Amino acid sequence: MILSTRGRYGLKMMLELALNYGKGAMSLKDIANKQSLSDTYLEHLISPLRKNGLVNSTRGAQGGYELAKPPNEIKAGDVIRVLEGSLAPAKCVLEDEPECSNADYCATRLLYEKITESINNVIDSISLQDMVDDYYTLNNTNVKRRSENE
Amino acid sequence: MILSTRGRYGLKMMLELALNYGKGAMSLKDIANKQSLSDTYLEHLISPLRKNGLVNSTRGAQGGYELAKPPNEIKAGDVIRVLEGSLAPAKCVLEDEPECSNADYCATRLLYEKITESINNVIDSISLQDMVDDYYTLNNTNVKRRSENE
DNA sequence: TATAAATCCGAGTTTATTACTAGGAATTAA
DNA sequence: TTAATTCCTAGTAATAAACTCGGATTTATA
Repeated sequence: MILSTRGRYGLKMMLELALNYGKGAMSLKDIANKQSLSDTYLEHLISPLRKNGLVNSTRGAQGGYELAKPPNEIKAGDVIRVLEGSLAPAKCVLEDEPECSNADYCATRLLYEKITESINNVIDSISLQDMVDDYYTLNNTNVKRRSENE
Repeated sequence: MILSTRGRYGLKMMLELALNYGKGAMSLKDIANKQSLSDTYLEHLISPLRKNGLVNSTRGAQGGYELAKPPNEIKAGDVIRVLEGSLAPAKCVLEDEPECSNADYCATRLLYEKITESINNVIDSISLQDMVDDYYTLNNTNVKRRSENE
């Protein structure tokens, strides 16, 4: 039950945009290069993010993308849900899905509901800003550790 | 990020076996019929469950399967992990997976680790016995509700 | 105003995974 | 001995994931 590249690449893109927040638009090509991903593929991912109000775009030369809101106002869950849909482990838990005929009798569904809830708790509690902070923490720690070894 | 049929059908099978616990072996055909699933497909799922010590089999006529342990000693997580592998949302979190080259710098990985942990907490806290109890609760509630309406 | 750098859009392709089916050997109760 | 069952492996069909490609549109800038 692995997150598809949509969610994973999408999070990487958004992290990149968060790191660049306040510094103007960033082109898809730049994002793709930094993350070693295909820019033609990323197009398909950034489009829904834009349509859902998470990023703004500027067309034309020197154009690009930037976060539509400050990084602390965008949760990992916002990104994931746009690109992957809900992370529920079974269709019967999804809101828009018609209940399966034996919903009342289905004890596995209770399990799926609990899993869904716990996943949502995590992804809605972590913002892009948190990830940026983690990024710098990891980076600094690593740099320090490396120089200590030398 | 939906659980595949392996995990979902597997849980249904194990719930069926848990409901039948202590009443002798149950044939795959019976399980499949009760759950309206293909018995030839379920063969592929029960085989690893047996090899991992979750069910015992009796071959030959009148044979079948039964839980290898009481339902309260088998967690949903045991079943899911045998059939789906770990529920981690990205490969980099798996134990046996080599770390990705930028593990130290990767802020998305921290997110995946938290998701994994929260899923594991849920699936390892719910036993087949809990699901059996839920099954009867749902069933009774529903029967009562139905008769009240009539 | 021409050009190049971008976003935007949809159709198509390739690859991988999922979800099975089929056939037959081995086992065992009746 | 027969019928019911597990066990095993190979194959196939269907679906989804992961992209590529071509071209239209927009816009800064030389």
